[in-house]
Amino acid sequence: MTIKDIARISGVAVSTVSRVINNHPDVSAESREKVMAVIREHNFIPNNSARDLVRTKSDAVGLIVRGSQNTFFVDIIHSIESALDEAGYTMVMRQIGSNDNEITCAASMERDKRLLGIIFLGGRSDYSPDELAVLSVPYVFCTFTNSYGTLKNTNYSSVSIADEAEAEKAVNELIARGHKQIAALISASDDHSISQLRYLGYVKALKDHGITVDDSLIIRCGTFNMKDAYEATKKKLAEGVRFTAVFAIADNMAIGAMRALREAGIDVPGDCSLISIDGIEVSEYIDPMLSTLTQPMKEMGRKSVEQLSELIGGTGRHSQITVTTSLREGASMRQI
Amino acid sequence: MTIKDIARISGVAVSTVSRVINNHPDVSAESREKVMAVIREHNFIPNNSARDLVRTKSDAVGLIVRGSQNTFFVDIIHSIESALDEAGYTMVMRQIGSNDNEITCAASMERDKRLLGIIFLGGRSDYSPDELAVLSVPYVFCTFTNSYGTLKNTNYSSVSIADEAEAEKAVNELIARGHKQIAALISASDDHSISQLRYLGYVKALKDHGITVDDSLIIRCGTFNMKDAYEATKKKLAEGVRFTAVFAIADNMAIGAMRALREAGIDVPGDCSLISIDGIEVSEYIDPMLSTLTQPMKEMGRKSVEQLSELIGGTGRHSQITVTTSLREGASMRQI
DNA sequence: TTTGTTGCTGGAAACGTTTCCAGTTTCCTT
DNA sequence: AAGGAAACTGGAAACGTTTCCAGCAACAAA
Repeated sequence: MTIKDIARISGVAVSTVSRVINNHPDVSAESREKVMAVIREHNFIPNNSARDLVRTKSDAVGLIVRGSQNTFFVDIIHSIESALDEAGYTMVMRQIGSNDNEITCAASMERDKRLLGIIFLGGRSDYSPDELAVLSVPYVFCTFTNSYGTLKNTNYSSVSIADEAEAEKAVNELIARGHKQIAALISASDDHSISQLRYLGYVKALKDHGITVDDSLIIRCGTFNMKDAYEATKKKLAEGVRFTAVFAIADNMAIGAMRALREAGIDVPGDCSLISIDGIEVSEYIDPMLSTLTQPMKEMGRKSVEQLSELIGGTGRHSQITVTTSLREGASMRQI
Repeated sequence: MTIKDIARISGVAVSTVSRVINNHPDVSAESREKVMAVIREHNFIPNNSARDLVRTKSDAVGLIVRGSQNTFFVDIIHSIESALDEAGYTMVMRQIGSNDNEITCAASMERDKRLLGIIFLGGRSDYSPDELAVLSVPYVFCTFTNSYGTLKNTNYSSVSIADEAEAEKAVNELIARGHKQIAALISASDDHSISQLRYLGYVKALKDHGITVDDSLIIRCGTFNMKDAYEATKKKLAEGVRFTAVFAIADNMAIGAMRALREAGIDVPGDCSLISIDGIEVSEYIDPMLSTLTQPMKEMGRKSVEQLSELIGGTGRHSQITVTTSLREGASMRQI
């Protein structure tokens, strides 16, 4: 069943059928009606490959996810997917491991699948303009903002929180509760990553309150995984380092740290307060309930698609959209 | 840059280039060499739309996920995705809400995206042959097995655990610890679903040990969400119902229940033991660590793809693959 | 020598759309 | 009444592949 069959059956030309399908204005109500009826009757669906071929593009948008095992991304992926679907795009998702390069992956997908655009979810955030130049379709960074060249280059789009400021906000909550020995649980990074920015927020909060930054209080782990955070915290505690509070840059990591603290006989929040950033579902169900700065995940996904859609359409300019968190008070910090 | 350009530059015919690209045997080593060099030099990638068009098929496999917010699926999705990628397929994922019909969704994707096959992840498990007949490409059920007509019809493929037997195994663990008032936390279902099968396993375990099944000990909630499980358990407790153990059909639900128990002042495992099925990462980090029957998620994803791949290739027959869980002892059950 | 086989090659028709262009009708303006 | 714009329509070329078919050379078997 092709467009030709539809044309034959409804007694019009192929081009007219095409116009009906694509909602072109230049077709009489009568023809439109007639064709639509036939289309419905045979529930005809146009062949996408042929459309893509002649339009020299597809309706596919790539979603490149780094570290989707982090449940923080699950909600975002979901909202991106439904937003794309609503806008008539097809989502092609690719998860990449720590050894892969997302730009290379994106570039190959872009050509291979003839992508219209790309959304990067949870990426490296230190892409140089040269690196990005290999991409010829619009892209949007979601959950992070590119900070190559210390933010001077703003020729890209993103949706994220203000990492440094939000981290500062979190640490200020701890300081407000009288904490001075505050550990920071961050993921290893020599680049300008989310981790680095949140670390800077941590440093800023301490400095602003006259607390000296003690490098031994920095707990570094390889990834955002619970396991890594657990092990790094455990190791730090085994070294005899002590603190009265922990700021974790992600809920996932906070949950890992909590287990390490528990196993070391350190009570949360009795002996040690804990705060983090993200607001994943499970953080509301564990004991003690995690105090966290929740990110508006649905909104972030939706806005990423909106932005990408505008870039694809040619309308709209690059912009770095910043969304804000809200503090969800759990019970992992001691009372003021 | 098209196949024609490559042909022109390397001084051969278009068809020869095509044969080189597709590894056809009928091409001399010399020509092959020459063409490959040109392809590499211009790093040419064939246009997928055109290939799909002429071959009247694509390389896309659909993944239809019901309830991906359940983190149990995250690992499976990941393994499905990498397995598909390795096998040269493109994954097109669609998440559906509780009001959508996955078959309808699959059918429209199948035609729209020209899918080669479909993997259903976490579905309804009571599809009738008539319903399934609208699909014209092979499909595999992952994490569940179709139980329409009480398992008589085996004309489909699946990868799952033996729900009833595994549930029985879980409940037996509780019985072995001397529990008699055992609640079951299941999701609402009037169909032959995972929930129903696991419920039957629960019933069987009780009956086999001479324990009467008390319907008031069944906690029903709408979905597999933590929130629903939390609220359903809370409600049950508020009604004054008491029990010394809970069997939850999913980790997610167990975590929700744990919070309800905690808030009611019921200690786990002191006053109430808890066991569930799944083995999601976070269940290992909460306090008390959840005792659970872990499903081999990586394996399940990989096997689903393997199976689908064989069905697509025309080799291999339908089969219902059953994988087994292993007990991960946490601390949510009292000691023997 | 003929005949057949094998190995390779090029030409060209398809695949199912979109879109440009030219044409026809209708209807409005002068 | 003539002219032209506007509304609609059909024909056909194009998109970039794959694949069928025919052809050619070389070489073996009769």
